[in-house]
Amino acid sequence: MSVHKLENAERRGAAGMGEPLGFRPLYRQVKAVFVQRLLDGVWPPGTGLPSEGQLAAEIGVSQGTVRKALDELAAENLLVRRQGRGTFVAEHDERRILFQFFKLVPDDGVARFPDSSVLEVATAPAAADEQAALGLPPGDSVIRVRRVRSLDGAPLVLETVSLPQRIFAGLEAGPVPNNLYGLYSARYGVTVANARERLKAVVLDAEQAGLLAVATATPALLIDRIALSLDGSPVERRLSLCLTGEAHYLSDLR
Amino acid sequence: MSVHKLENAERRGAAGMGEPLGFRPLYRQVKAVFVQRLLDGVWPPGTGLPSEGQLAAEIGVSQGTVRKALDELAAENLLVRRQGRGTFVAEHDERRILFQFFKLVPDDGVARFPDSSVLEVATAPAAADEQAALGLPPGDSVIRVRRVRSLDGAPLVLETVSLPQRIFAGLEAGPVPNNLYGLYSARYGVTVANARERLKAVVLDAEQAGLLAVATATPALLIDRIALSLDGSPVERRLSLCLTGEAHYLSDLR
DNA sequence: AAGTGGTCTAGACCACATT
DNA sequence: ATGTGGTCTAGACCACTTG
Repeated sequence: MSVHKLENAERRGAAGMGEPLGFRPLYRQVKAVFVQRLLDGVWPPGTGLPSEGQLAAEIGVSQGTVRKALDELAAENLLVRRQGRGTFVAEHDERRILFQFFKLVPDDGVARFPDSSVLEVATAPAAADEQAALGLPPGDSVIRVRRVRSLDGAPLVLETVSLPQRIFAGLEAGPVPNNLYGLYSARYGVTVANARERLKAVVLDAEQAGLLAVATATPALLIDRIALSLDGSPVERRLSLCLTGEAHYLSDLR
Repeated sequence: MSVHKLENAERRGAAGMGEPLGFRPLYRQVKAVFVQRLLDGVWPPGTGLPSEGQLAAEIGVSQGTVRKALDELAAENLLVRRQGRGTFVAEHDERRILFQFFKLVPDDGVARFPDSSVLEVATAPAAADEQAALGLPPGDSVIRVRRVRSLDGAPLVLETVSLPQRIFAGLEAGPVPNNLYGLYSARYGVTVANARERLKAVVLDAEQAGLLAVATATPALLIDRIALSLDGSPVERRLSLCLTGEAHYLSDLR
């Protein structure tokens, strides 16, 4: 059962052969074991993990090695560690989304979770750009959600979400909650781990401007987001048109 | 000389008094010592640091504690660690800037360092927004550099850099290199450690459009960057108007 | 061969939260 | 008082680079 034995074998083999890049440290293999448990739903969001000592004994490595694996997962926002309490699986609550995924901030205030008003939910064959973004085979369908998100009643973002129907079958039937990532997690067991955003400046056409209650040709920030699952596969494509008259996109370069 | 003694004293004092948040781990104090050496120019960019063992012996802590301090500094891109070679002070070469500070990438390619054509260098009293951004006292002056940056001969960014004259005195006299952060470091001993960018979508006025060789009212990405020094104080304000017709701003959400 | 950072272990003790 | 994560130490060994 212990990963330890596998590891030592792996290491000895690599050392004997001298393959230049065939080395994976023990704590990364332990980390992979933990990621697999997250993927398999063994530790669903909100769960408290066993203590470091228990995990170390179970797997057959030292507590320090378990610690290093858990530390990396916490750095990736997949786990939350709290001194004195324990280690927990991160949830997609509003706090986390605001911190990790929502970069649009009012100029004068602090980030808040916007309201959502759904315009349309539909299923259709994936367009070329959706196929490419989501890595779909030709012919696959997507579920599209179009909605306007507002802050204090003022429209701020016009959003089009594209989802692989293969993964999210049935989503188009029910109501669409404000917090989509929470739904992916709770109903489909899909954890959004990180995302890549591409930003451009555009001007709104008549229809878009109408939905956002501004003049045609108003400039807007176009965000093309691809959200990636725990295993690195794309699970959502989201196009957002954001009004930046009284808000901005915040990017911290470290 | 050893920090160790100071530390233990600090720890005992805190334990005795029971101040709730008065605890600073040893490795953070060691880290602060290293940051101070970077600030003081004891270890200029490119320098190779003494080995972990030497540093541990000098300061009077264990090698593991030194290691944890160095690891944090490497994670902040202030140091570069290379197995078998040593630990080095990070330099502001084009590779680092491209990786850490330059987020505008061509839609079809990979990020490249753009050419630069200076329009104007001038000194003037700081405007209200510059005062606020740079934390300047009223009456202080700034040096302004205005330039167009191009990729393959095509204008891409119209940039206005504002610098505290107090820090960068004399900069307006000499030539302005393409890589400004390298100049700050080499000539003024100022290390840009990180930055905060605020993005908005705007449309270009006639003058801006002319300088970028596009039509008036073309949409552009406005980036308002404040660059922070090692000690967290603002040292540069940079406004960039970016054409996003064939390029985009890349933001990775992790 | 020697020197560097990287990994792994084992054990002691500290800070924090809960019971 | 107990259990958790967080820090610190000491030592062994591994992987990588350079002479």
